[in-house]
Amino acid sequence: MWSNHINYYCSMKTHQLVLTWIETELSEGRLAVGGRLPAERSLAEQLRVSRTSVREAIRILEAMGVVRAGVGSGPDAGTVVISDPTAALGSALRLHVATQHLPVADIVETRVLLESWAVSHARADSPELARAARLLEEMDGDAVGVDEFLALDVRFHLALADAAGNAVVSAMMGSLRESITGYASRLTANLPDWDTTAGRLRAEHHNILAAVRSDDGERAGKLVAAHIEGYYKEAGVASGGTVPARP
Amino acid sequence: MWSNHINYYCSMKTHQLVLTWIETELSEGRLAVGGRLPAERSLAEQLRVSRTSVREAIRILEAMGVVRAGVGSGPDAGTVVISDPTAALGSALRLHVATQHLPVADIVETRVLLESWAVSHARADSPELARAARLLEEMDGDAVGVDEFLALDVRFHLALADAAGNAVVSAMMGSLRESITGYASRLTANLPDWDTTAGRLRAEHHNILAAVRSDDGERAGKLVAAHIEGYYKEAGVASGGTVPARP
DNA sequence: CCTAGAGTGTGGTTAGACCACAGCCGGTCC
DNA sequence: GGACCGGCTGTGGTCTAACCACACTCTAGG
Repeated sequence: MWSNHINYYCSMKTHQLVLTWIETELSEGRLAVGGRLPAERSLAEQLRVSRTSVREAIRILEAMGVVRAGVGSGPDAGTVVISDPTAALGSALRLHVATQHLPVADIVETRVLLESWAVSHARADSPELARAARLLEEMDGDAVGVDEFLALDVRFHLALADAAGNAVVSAMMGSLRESITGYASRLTANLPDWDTTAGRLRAEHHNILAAVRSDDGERAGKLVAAHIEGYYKEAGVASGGTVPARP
Repeated sequence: MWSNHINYYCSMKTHQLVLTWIETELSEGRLAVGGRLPAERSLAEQLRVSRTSVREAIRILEAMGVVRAGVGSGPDAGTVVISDPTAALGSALRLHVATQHLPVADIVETRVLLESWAVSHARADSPELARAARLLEEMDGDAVGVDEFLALDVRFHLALADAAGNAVVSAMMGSLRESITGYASRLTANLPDWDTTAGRLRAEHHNILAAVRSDDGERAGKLVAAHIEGYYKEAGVASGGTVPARP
Protein backbone atom coordinates (compact mmCIF):
# COMPACT_ATOMS: atom_id res chain seq x y z
CA MET A 1 0.00 0.00 0.00
CA TRP A 2 0.95 3.61 -0.41
CA SER A 3 0.20 4.80 3.05
CA ASN A 4 3.68 4.30 4.39
CA HIS A 5 5.00 6.20 1.45
CA ILE A 6 2.48 8.98 1.99
CA ASN A 7 3.10 9.10 5.71
CA TYR A 8 6.76 9.51 5.03
CA TYR A 9 6.06 12.94 3.60
CA CYS A 10 3.16 13.84 5.83
CA SER A 11 3.13 12.39 9.33
CA MET A 12 -0.59 11.88 9.58
CA LYS A 13 -2.13 8.73 10.89
CA THR A 14 -4.04 6.80 8.29
CA HIS A 15 -7.42 7.22 9.88
CA GLN A 16 -6.88 10.98 10.02
CA LEU A 17 -6.46 10.92 6.28
CA VAL A 18 -9.91 9.41 6.04
CA LEU A 19 -11.29 11.95 8.50
CA THR A 20 -9.83 14.78 6.49
CA TRP A 21 -11.31 13.40 3.30
CA ILE A 22 -14.77 13.14 4.83
CA GLU A 23 -14.55 16.58 6.40
CA THR A 24 -13.60 18.04 3.03
CA GLU A 25 -16.53 16.31 1.37
CA LEU A 26 -18.78 17.85 4.00
CA SER A 27 -17.33 21.34 3.66
CA GLU A 28 -17.54 21.29 -0.10
CA GLY A 29 -21.14 20.17 0.05
CA ARG A 30 -20.64 16.84 -1.72
CA LEU A 31 -21.81 15.18 1.48
CA ALA A 32 -24.73 16.63 3.37
CA VAL A 33 -26.93 15.66 6.27
CA GLY A 34 -29.12 12.76 5.21
CA GLY A 35 -26.62 11.59 2.63
CA ARG A 36 -24.83 8.26 2.76
CA LEU A 37 -21.13 7.62 2.97
CA PRO A 38 -19.66 5.12 0.53
CA ALA A 39 -19.54 1.60 1.91
CA GLU A 40 -16.55 0.97 4.15
CA ARG A 41 -14.97 -1.43 1.67
CA SER A 42 -15.39 0.95 -1.25
CA LEU A 43 -14.05 3.88 0.72
CA ALA A 44 -11.04 1.85 1.78
CA GLU A 45 -10.28 0.94 -1.80
CA GLN A 46 -10.88 4.48 -3.03
CA LEU A 47 -8.55 6.07 -0.47
CA ARG A 48 -6.02 3.23 -0.72
CA VAL A 49 -6.18 2.41 2.96
CA SER A 50 -7.33 -0.60 4.89
CA ARG A 51 -10.89 -1.04 5.99
CA THR A 52 -9.70 -0.91 9.59
CA SER A 53 -8.52 2.65 9.16
CA VAL A 54 -11.77 3.66 7.51
CA ARG A 55 -13.65 2.12 10.39
CA GLU A 56 -11.57 4.00 12.97
CA ALA A 57 -12.43 7.28 11.27
CA ILE A 58 -16.11 6.38 11.09
CA ARG A 59 -16.10 5.43 14.76
CA ILE A 60 -14.81 8.87 15.64
CA LEU A 61 -17.44 10.55 13.51
CA GLU A 62 -20.06 8.35 15.12
CA ALA A 63 -18.88 9.36 18.58
CA MET A 64 -19.04 12.99 17.49
CA GLY A 65 -22.64 12.66 16.36
CA VAL A 66 -21.77 13.28 12.71
CA VAL A 67 -22.75 9.92 11.27
CA ARG A 68 -24.94 6.97 12.19
CA ALA A 69 -23.96 3.47 11.16
CA GLY A 70 -26.68 0.99 10.33
CA VAL A 71 -26.35 -2.61 9.24
CA GLY A 72 -28.41 -4.40 6.68
CA SER A 73 -29.34 -3.13 3.27
CA GLY A 74 -32.06 -0.91 1.90
CA PRO A 75 -32.71 2.80 2.10
CA ASP A 76 -32.10 3.20 5.82
CA ALA A 77 -28.91 1.19 6.12
CA GLY A 78 -25.28 2.06 5.67
CA THR A 79 -23.48 5.00 7.20
CA VAL A 80 -25.56 8.16 6.89
CA VAL A 81 -24.64 11.69 7.80
CA ILE A 82 -26.57 13.17 10.70
CA SER A 83 -25.95 16.18 12.89
CA ASP A 84 -26.20 15.74 16.62
CA PRO A 85 -23.76 18.19 18.21
CA THR A 86 -25.26 17.59 21.62
CA ALA A 87 -24.14 13.97 21.64
CA ALA A 88 -20.58 14.88 20.83
CA LEU A 89 -20.23 17.63 23.38
CA GLY A 90 -22.12 15.63 25.97
CA SER A 91 -19.99 12.52 25.89
CA ALA A 92 -16.84 14.59 25.75
CA LEU A 93 -17.84 16.58 28.79
CA ARG A 94 -18.95 13.46 30.64
CA LEU A 95 -15.59 11.80 30.06
CA HIS A 96 -13.68 14.81 31.24
CA VAL A 97 -15.85 15.04 34.30
CA ALA A 98 -14.87 11.43 34.92
CA THR A 99 -11.20 12.42 34.82
CA GLN A 100 -12.10 14.95 37.49
CA HIS A 101 -10.52 17.78 35.55
CA LEU A 102 -13.86 19.49 34.98
CA PRO A 103 -15.40 20.36 38.33
CA VAL A 104 -19.15 19.80 38.52
CA ALA A 105 -19.50 23.25 40.08
CA ASP A 106 -18.05 24.79 36.92
CA ILE A 107 -20.56 22.89 34.82
CA VAL A 108 -23.43 24.12 36.92
CA GLU A 109 -22.12 27.67 36.74
CA THR A 110 -21.83 27.46 32.97
CA ARG A 111 -25.31 26.05 32.74
CA VAL A 112 -26.65 29.00 34.69
CA LEU A 113 -24.82 31.36 32.38
CA LEU A 114 -26.03 29.79 29.15
CA GLU A 115 -29.56 29.18 30.28
CA SER A 116 -30.18 32.59 31.73
CA TRP A 117 -28.89 34.09 28.49
CA ALA A 118 -31.16 31.79 26.50
CA VAL A 119 -34.36 32.64 28.34
CA SER A 120 -33.59 36.34 28.31
CA HIS A 121 -33.14 36.18 24.54
CA ALA A 122 -36.03 33.83 23.85
CA ARG A 123 -38.68 35.10 21.50
CA ALA A 124 -42.01 35.37 23.24
CA ASP A 125 -43.80 33.95 20.20
CA SER A 126 -41.49 30.99 19.67
CA PRO A 127 -43.28 27.69 19.00
CA GLU A 128 -40.83 26.06 21.40
CA LEU A 129 -42.65 27.78 24.23
CA ALA A 130 -45.83 25.90 23.45
CA ARG A 131 -43.84 22.70 23.68
CA ALA A 132 -42.45 23.85 27.01
CA ALA A 133 -45.97 24.58 28.25
CA ARG A 134 -47.14 21.09 27.33
CA LEU A 135 -44.21 19.61 29.22
CA LEU A 136 -45.16 21.63 32.29
CA GLU A 137 -48.68 20.24 32.12
CA GLU A 138 -47.29 16.73 32.09
CA MET A 139 -45.10 17.51 35.06
CA ASP A 140 -48.11 18.76 36.98
CA GLY A 141 -49.66 15.30 36.90
CA ASP A 142 -49.96 13.57 40.26
CA ALA A 143 -48.65 10.19 39.19
CA VAL A 144 -45.29 11.52 38.00
CA GLY A 145 -42.35 9.73 39.64
CA VAL A 146 -38.99 11.23 40.46
CA ASP A 147 -37.16 9.92 37.41
CA GLU A 148 -39.99 10.85 35.11
CA PHE A 149 -40.10 14.32 36.61
CA LEU A 150 -36.38 14.78 36.04
CA ALA A 151 -36.66 13.58 32.44
CA LEU A 152 -39.46 16.04 31.76
CA ASP A 153 -37.46 18.75 33.52
CA VAL A 154 -34.56 18.22 31.14
CA ARG A 155 -36.86 18.50 28.15
CA PHE A 156 -38.50 21.62 29.55
CA HIS A 157 -35.22 23.42 30.02
CA LEU A 158 -34.02 22.36 26.57
CA ALA A 159 -37.22 23.65 25.01
CA LEU A 160 -36.64 26.98 26.72
CA ALA A 161 -33.08 27.08 25.43
CA ASP A 162 -34.23 26.28 21.91
CA ALA A 163 -36.56 29.27 22.01
CA ALA A 164 -33.55 31.56 21.85
CA GLY A 165 -32.78 30.23 18.38
CA ASN A 166 -29.05 29.75 18.85
CA ALA A 167 -28.05 26.24 17.82
CA VAL A 168 -24.69 26.39 19.57
CA VAL A 169 -26.15 27.47 22.87
CA SER A 170 -28.83 24.79 22.60
CA ALA A 171 -26.24 22.11 21.90
CA MET A 172 -24.03 23.21 24.75
CA MET A 173 -26.94 23.37 27.13
CA GLY A 174 -27.99 19.88 26.19
CA SER A 175 -24.50 18.52 26.56
CA LEU A 176 -23.96 20.14 29.93
CA ARG A 177 -27.19 18.66 31.12
CA GLU A 178 -26.32 15.25 29.72
CA SER A 179 -22.88 15.22 31.26
CA ILE A 180 -24.27 15.53 34.76
CA THR A 181 -27.40 13.41 34.41
CA GLY A 182 -25.73 10.76 36.49
CA TYR A 183 -25.15 13.23 39.28
CA ALA A 184 -28.58 14.81 39.03
CA SER A 185 -30.43 11.60 39.75
CA ARG A 186 -28.08 10.77 42.60
CA LEU A 187 -28.57 14.22 44.05
CA THR A 188 -32.26 13.67 44.71
CA ALA A 189 -31.22 11.35 47.52
CA ASN A 190 -29.78 14.37 49.34
CA LEU A 191 -33.04 16.24 49.33
CA PRO A 192 -34.89 16.43 52.63
CA ASP A 193 -38.31 16.06 51.04
CA TRP A 194 -38.81 15.41 47.37
CA ASP A 195 -42.48 16.37 47.23
CA THR A 196 -41.83 19.80 48.70
CA THR A 197 -38.97 20.42 46.30
CA ALA A 198 -40.97 19.21 43.32
CA GLY A 199 -43.78 21.57 44.19
CA ARG A 200 -41.39 24.49 44.38
CA LEU A 201 -39.76 23.55 41.09
CA ARG A 202 -43.14 23.36 39.40
CA ALA A 203 -44.09 26.81 40.60
CA GLU A 204 -40.76 28.26 39.50
CA HIS A 205 -41.14 26.68 36.08
CA HIS A 206 -44.50 28.36 35.58
CA ASN A 207 -43.09 31.72 36.68
CA ILE A 208 -40.17 31.43 34.28
CA LEU A 209 -42.37 30.51 31.36
CA ALA A 210 -44.74 33.37 32.16
CA ALA A 211 -41.86 35.84 32.25
CA VAL A 212 -40.60 34.66 28.87
CA ARG A 213 -44.05 34.85 27.36
CA SER A 214 -44.55 38.40 28.59
CA ASP A 215 -41.24 39.27 26.95
CA ASP A 216 -39.63 40.17 30.26
CA GLY A 217 -36.26 38.68 29.41
CA GLU A 218 -34.39 40.21 32.29
CA ARG A 219 -36.76 38.83 34.89
CA ALA A 220 -36.80 35.40 33.20
CA GLY A 221 -33.01 35.30 33.30
CA LYS A 222 -32.90 36.06 37.01
CA LEU A 223 -35.61 33.54 37.78
CA VAL A 224 -33.83 30.80 35.89
CA ALA A 225 -30.54 31.50 37.60
CA ALA A 226 -32.19 31.38 41.00
CA HIS A 227 -34.08 28.24 40.00
CA ILE A 228 -30.97 26.30 39.03
CA GLU A 229 -28.70 27.55 41.78
CA GLY A 230 -31.39 26.96 44.36
CA TYR A 231 -31.82 23.37 43.33
CA TYR A 232 -28.16 22.45 43.38
CA LYS A 233 -27.66 24.29 46.65
CA GLU A 234 -30.47 22.38 48.26
CA ALA A 235 -29.09 19.13 46.89
CA GLY A 236 -25.66 19.82 48.26
CA VAL A 237 -23.57 20.97 45.30
CA ALA A 238 -22.60 24.41 46.46
CA SER A 239 -20.79 26.67 44.04
CA GLY A 240 -17.14 25.71 44.15
CA GLY A 241 -17.94 22.87 46.48
CA THR A 242 -16.94 19.27 46.08
CA VAL A 243 -18.86 16.36 44.77
CA PRO A 244 -20.83 14.24 47.23
CA ALA A 245 -19.47 10.78 47.90
CA ARG A 246 -20.97 7.86 46.11
CA PRO A 247 -23.56 5.81 47.98
CA MET B 1 -14.93 -15.39 21.82
CA TRP B 2 -17.67 -14.55 24.25
CA SER B 3 -18.66 -11.21 22.79
CA ASN B 4 -21.47 -12.55 20.66
CA HIS B 5 -22.81 -14.32 23.68
CA ILE B 6 -22.57 -11.16 25.77
CA ASN B 7 -24.08 -9.01 23.07
CA TYR B 8 -27.01 -11.37 22.91
CA TYR B 9 -28.07 -10.22 26.34
CA CYS B 10 -26.90 -6.65 26.08
CA SER B 11 -26.94 -5.05 22.66
CA MET B 12 -23.82 -2.96 23.09
CA LYS B 13 -21.14 -2.75 20.48
CA THR B 14 -17.90 -4.30 21.57
CA HIS B 15 -15.90 -1.10 21.52
CA GLN B 16 -18.51 0.53 23.74
CA LEU B 17 -17.88 -2.17 26.27
CA VAL B 18 -14.25 -1.09 26.31
CA LEU B 19 -15.25 2.56 26.54
CA THR B 20 -17.50 1.83 29.48
CA TRP B 21 -14.76 -0.08 31.23
CA ILE B 22 -12.29 2.75 30.82
CA GLU B 23 -14.83 5.37 31.88
CA THR B 24 -15.55 3.37 34.99
CA GLU B 25 -11.86 3.09 35.78
CA LEU B 26 -11.64 6.87 35.47
CA SER B 27 -14.69 7.55 37.62
CA GLU B 28 -13.55 5.20 40.33
CA GLY B 29 -10.13 6.79 40.38
CA ARG B 30 -8.16 3.70 39.37
CA LEU B 31 -7.11 5.63 36.27
CA ALA B 32 -6.14 9.25 36.58
CA VAL B 33 -4.61 11.93 34.42
CA GLY B 34 -1.00 11.07 33.83
CA GLY B 35 -1.60 7.37 34.32
CA ARG B 36 -1.14 4.75 31.61
CA LEU B 37 -3.72 2.45 30.14
CA PRO B 38 -2.81 -1.22 29.91
CA ALA B 39 -1.22 -2.13 26.60
CA GLU B 40 -3.74 -2.72 23.84
CA ARG B 41 -2.98 -6.42 23.66
CA SER B 42 -3.29 -6.89 27.42
CA LEU B 43 -6.51 -4.93 27.58
CA ALA B 44 -7.96 -6.98 24.76
CA GLU B 45 -7.12 -10.19 26.55
CA GLN B 46 -8.37 -8.86 29.88
CA LEU B 47 -11.75 -7.77 28.51
CA ARG B 48 -12.03 -10.81 26.23
CA VAL B 49 -12.36 -8.74 23.09
CA SER B 50 -10.19 -8.32 20.04
CA ARG B 51 -7.47 -5.77 19.82
CA THR B 52 -9.43 -4.11 17.01
CA SER B 53 -12.26 -3.23 19.36
CA VAL B 54 -9.88 -1.94 21.98
CA ARG B 55 -8.27 0.25 19.36
CA GLU B 56 -11.60 1.68 18.24
CA ALA B 57 -12.38 2.67 21.80
CA ILE B 58 -8.95 4.23 22.26
CA ARG B 59 -9.35 6.14 19.01
CA ILE B 60 -12.53 7.68 20.30
CA LEU B 61 -10.91 8.64 23.57
CA GLU B 62 -8.01 10.10 21.64
CA ALA B 63 -10.37 12.18 19.53
CA MET B 64 -12.06 13.36 22.71
CA GLY B 65 -8.78 14.53 24.20
CA VAL B 66 -8.90 11.97 27.01
CA VAL B 67 -5.84 9.92 26.08
CA ARG B 68 -2.70 10.32 24.04
CA ALA B 69 -1.19 7.34 22.27
CA GLY B 70 2.58 7.15 21.92
CA VAL B 71 4.63 4.46 20.28
CA GLY B 72 7.90 3.07 21.48
CA SER B 73 8.73 2.05 24.99
CA GLY B 74 9.90 3.85 28.06
CA PRO B 75 8.19 6.16 30.52
CA ASP B 76 6.61 8.45 27.96
CA ALA B 77 5.24 5.83 25.61
CA GLY B 78 2.06 3.86 25.59
CA THR B 79 -1.43 5.26 25.96
CA VAL B 80 -1.55 7.81 28.75
CA VAL B 81 -4.52 9.64 30.18
CA ILE B 82 -4.57 13.37 29.54
CA SER B 83 -7.33 15.93 29.77
CA ASP B 84 -7.81 18.28 26.88
CA PRO B 85 -11.50 19.15 26.74
CA THR B 86 -10.83 21.95 24.30
CA ALA B 87 -9.63 19.55 21.63
CA ALA B 88 -12.71 17.41 21.92
CA LEU B 89 -15.21 20.23 21.81
CA GLY B 90 -13.26 22.02 19.12
CA SER B 91 -13.11 19.22 16.61
CA ALA B 92 -16.73 18.34 17.28
CA LEU B 93 -17.84 21.88 16.65
CA ARG B 94 -15.66 22.17 13.57
CA LEU B 95 -17.18 19.06 12.06
CA HIS B 96 -20.70 20.23 12.71
CA VAL B 97 -19.90 23.59 11.22
CA ALA B 98 -18.75 21.64 8.18
CA THR B 99 -22.15 19.97 7.97
CA GLN B 100 -23.57 23.48 7.92
CA HIS B 101 -25.94 22.73 10.77
CA LEU B 102 -24.17 25.13 13.12
CA PRO B 103 -24.30 28.64 11.70
CA VAL B 104 -21.11 30.62 12.13
CA ALA B 105 -23.18 33.55 13.38
CA ASP B 106 -24.40 31.43 16.28
CA ILE B 107 -20.83 30.55 17.15
CA VAL B 108 -19.83 34.17 17.18
CA GLU B 109 -22.83 35.04 19.32
CA THR B 110 -21.97 32.30 21.78
CA ARG B 111 -18.41 33.45 21.90
CA VAL B 112 -19.53 36.96 22.79
CA LEU B 113 -21.75 35.55 25.52
CA LEU B 114 -19.07 33.35 27.09
CA GLU B 115 -16.26 35.81 26.77
CA SER B 116 -18.08 38.80 28.15
CA TRP B 117 -19.13 36.68 31.10
CA ALA B 118 -15.55 35.53 31.57
CA VAL B 119 -14.00 38.99 31.63
CA SER B 120 -16.71 40.36 33.89
CA HIS B 121 -16.03 37.55 36.35
CA ALA B 122 -12.25 37.60 36.01
CA ARG B 123 -10.31 38.18 39.20
CA ALA B 124 -8.31 41.37 38.96
CA ASP B 125 -5.33 39.71 40.66
CA SER B 126 -5.31 36.58 38.53
CA PRO B 127 -1.86 35.56 37.28
CA GLU B 128 -3.43 34.91 33.89
CA LEU B 129 -3.71 38.66 33.44
CA ALA B 130 0.06 39.05 33.56
CA ARG B 131 0.27 36.49 30.78
CA ALA B 132 -2.34 38.44 28.84
CA ALA B 133 -0.32 41.62 29.30
CA ARG B 134 2.84 39.98 27.95
CA LEU B 135 0.91 38.82 24.90
CA LEU B 136 -0.28 42.37 24.30
CA GLU B 137 3.32 43.59 24.40
CA GLU B 138 4.23 41.04 21.77
CA MET B 139 1.33 42.14 19.60
CA ASP B 140 2.47 45.74 19.84
CA GLY B 141 5.69 44.89 18.02
CA ASP B 142 6.06 46.40 14.58
CA ALA B 143 7.23 43.28 12.80
CA VAL B 144 4.15 41.24 13.64
CA GLY B 145 2.47 39.75 10.57
CA VAL B 146 -1.22 39.09 10.12
CA ASP B 147 -1.14 35.40 10.97
CA GLU B 148 1.14 35.96 13.93
CA PHE B 149 -1.16 38.72 15.18
CA LEU B 150 -4.17 36.43 14.96
CA ALA B 151 -2.34 33.65 16.79
CA LEU B 152 -1.40 36.02 19.59
CA ASP B 153 -4.95 37.35 19.61
CA VAL B 154 -6.31 33.87 20.23
CA ARG B 155 -3.92 33.35 23.12
CA PHE B 156 -4.78 36.74 24.60
CA HIS B 157 -8.49 36.05 24.60
CA LEU B 158 -7.95 32.59 26.06
CA ALA B 159 -5.79 34.02 28.82
CA LEU B 160 -8.58 36.46 29.64
CA ALA B 161 -11.08 33.62 29.73
CA ASP B 162 -8.83 31.57 32.01
CA ALA B 163 -8.76 34.45 34.47
CA ALA B 164 -12.38 33.74 35.33
CA GLY B 165 -11.34 30.39 36.74
CA ASN B 166 -14.12 28.31 35.17
CA ALA B 167 -12.63 25.34 33.35
CA VAL B 168 -15.78 24.63 31.37
CA VAL B 169 -16.09 28.17 30.08
CA SER B 170 -12.40 28.19 29.18
CA ALA B 171 -12.69 24.94 27.29
CA MET B 172 -15.77 26.07 25.41
CA MET B 173 -14.18 29.40 24.56
CA GLY B 174 -11.14 27.65 23.19
CA SER B 175 -13.19 25.21 21.17
CA LEU B 176 -15.38 27.92 19.69
CA ARG B 177 -12.30 29.81 18.69
CA GLU B 178 -10.68 26.72 17.22
CA SER B 179 -13.74 25.74 15.26
CA ILE B 180 -13.71 28.99 13.33
CA THR B 181 -9.97 29.53 12.97
CA GLY B 182 -10.27 28.64 9.32
CA TYR B 183 -12.84 31.36 8.82
CA ALA B 184 -11.00 33.93 10.88
CA SER B 185 -7.91 33.89 8.73
CA ARG B 186 -9.98 34.01 5.57
CA LEU B 187 -11.95 36.94 6.93
CA THR B 188 -8.94 39.22 7.03
CA ALA B 189 -9.12 39.34 3.25
CA ASN B 190 -12.45 41.18 3.58
CA LEU B 191 -10.98 43.97 5.65
CA PRO B 192 -10.50 47.30 3.88
CA ASP B 193 -7.21 48.02 5.62
CA TRP B 194 -5.50 45.60 7.93
CA ASP B 195 -3.16 48.08 9.56
CA THR B 196 -6.01 50.33 10.62
CA THR B 197 -7.97 47.43 11.99
CA ALA B 198 -4.96 46.03 13.82
CA GLY B 199 -4.34 49.38 15.45
CA ARG B 200 -7.92 49.56 16.64
CA LEU B 201 -7.84 46.00 17.95
CA ARG B 202 -4.64 46.75 19.88
CA ALA B 203 -6.19 49.77 21.54
CA GLU B 204 -9.33 47.84 22.43
CA HIS B 205 -7.26 45.03 23.92
CA HIS B 206 -5.48 47.47 26.22
CA ASN B 207 -8.77 49.01 27.29
CA ILE B 208 -10.27 45.62 28.07
CA LEU B 209 -7.29 44.51 30.10
CA ALA B 210 -7.28 47.81 31.99
CA ALA B 211 -10.95 47.44 32.83
CA VAL B 212 -10.41 43.91 34.14
CA ARG B 213 -7.44 44.99 36.23
CA SER B 214 -9.40 47.82 37.79
CA ASP B 215 -12.06 45.28 38.70
CA ASP B 216 -14.66 46.98 36.53
CA GLY B 217 -16.23 43.75 35.31
CA GLU B 218 -19.29 45.33 33.81
CA ARG B 219 -17.31 47.70 31.65
CA ALA B 220 -14.92 44.95 30.60
CA GLY B 221 -17.82 42.79 29.52
CA LYS B 222 -19.29 45.52 27.36
CA LEU B 223 -15.93 46.36 25.84
CA VAL B 224 -15.27 42.75 24.93
CA ALA B 225 -18.68 42.32 23.35
CA ALA B 226 -18.19 45.45 21.27
CA HIS B 227 -14.66 44.34 20.38
CA ILE B 228 -15.72 40.95 19.01
CA GLU B 229 -18.91 42.07 17.33
CA GLY B 230 -17.14 45.02 15.77
CA TYR B 231 -14.48 42.84 14.24
CA TYR B 232 -16.81 40.32 12.68
CA LYS B 233 -19.09 43.07 11.46
CA GLU B 234 -16.22 44.81 9.75
CA ALA B 235 -15.07 41.52 8.26
CA GLY B 236 -18.49 40.79 6.87
CA VAL B 237 -20.04 38.22 9.19
CA ALA B 238 -23.05 40.11 10.41
CA SER B 239 -25.18 38.57 13.10
CA GLY B 240 -27.47 36.09 11.43
CA GLY B 241 -25.79 36.69 8.12
CA THR B 242 -24.44 34.11 5.77
CA VAL B 243 -20.96 32.84 5.32
CA PRO B 244 -18.72 34.53 2.77
CA ALA B 245 -17.90 32.50 -0.29
CA ARG B 246 -14.61 30.68 -0.51
CA PRO B 247 -11.87 32.34 -2.52
C1' DC C 1 34.50 3.52 30.64
C1' DC C 2 31.87 4.08 26.47
C1' DT C 3 29.59 2.61 22.41
C1' DA C 4 27.23 -0.26 18.92
C1' DG C 5 24.12 -3.72 18.40
C1' DA C 6 20.50 -7.11 19.69
C1' DG C 7 16.32 -7.60 22.37
C1' DT C 8 11.77 -6.23 23.97
C1' DG C 9 7.47 -4.00 24.13
C1' DT C 10 4.71 -0.32 22.37
C1' DG C 11 1.26 1.51 18.97
C1' DG C 12 0.23 1.57 13.54
C1' DT C 13 -1.40 -0.82 9.68
C1' DT C 14 -2.88 -4.34 6.81
C1' DA C 15 -5.21 -8.59 4.80
C1' DG C 16 -8.54 -11.90 5.06
C1' DA C 17 -12.04 -14.27 6.99
C1' DC C 18 -16.53 -15.00 9.20
C1' DC C 19 -20.97 -13.36 11.29
C1' DA C 20 -25.69 -11.06 11.77
C1' DC C 21 -28.72 -8.32 9.68
C1' DA C 22 -32.11 -6.31 6.26
C1' DG C 23 -33.87 -5.74 1.93
C1' DC C 24 -34.67 -7.71 -2.70
C1' DC C 25 -36.12 -11.07 -6.03
C1' DG C 26 -37.53 -15.20 -7.99
C1' DG C 27 -39.71 -19.54 -7.47
C1' DT C 28 -43.28 -22.23 -5.45
C1' DC C 29 -47.60 -23.39 -3.59
C1' DC C 30 -52.45 -22.31 -2.77
C1' DG D 1 -53.37 -14.32 -9.90
C1' DG D 2 -51.72 -13.71 -5.40
C1' DA D 3 -49.35 -14.86 -1.08
C1' DC D 4 -45.50 -16.84 0.92
C1' DC D 5 -40.87 -18.66 1.49
C1' DG D 6 -36.29 -19.25 0.36
C1' DG D 7 -31.77 -17.88 -1.35
C1' DC D 8 -28.93 -13.82 -2.97
C1' DT D 9 -26.59 -9.60 -2.15
C1' DG D 10 -24.63 -5.92 0.25
C1' DT D 11 -24.17 -3.65 4.63
C1' DG D 12 -21.67 -2.98 9.09
C1' DG D 13 -19.52 -5.84 13.27
C1' DT D 14 -15.97 -8.66 14.89
C1' DC D 15 -12.00 -11.41 15.12
C1' DT D 16 -7.30 -13.34 13.97
C1' DA D 17 -2.66 -13.19 12.59
C1' DA D 18 0.79 -11.11 10.86
C1' DC D 19 4.09 -7.41 9.83
C1' DC D 20 6.14 -2.65 10.49
C1' DA D 21 8.36 1.50 12.76
C1' DC D 22 9.70 3.19 16.77
C1' DA D 23 12.08 4.00 21.36
C1' DC D 24 13.86 2.43 25.12
C1' DT D 25 17.01 -1.20 27.63
C1' DC D 26 20.24 -4.39 28.13
C1' DT D 27 24.60 -6.45 26.86
C1' DA D 28 28.75 -7.70 24.65
C1' DG D 29 32.74 -5.82 22.76
C1' DG D 30 35.94 -2.12 22.07
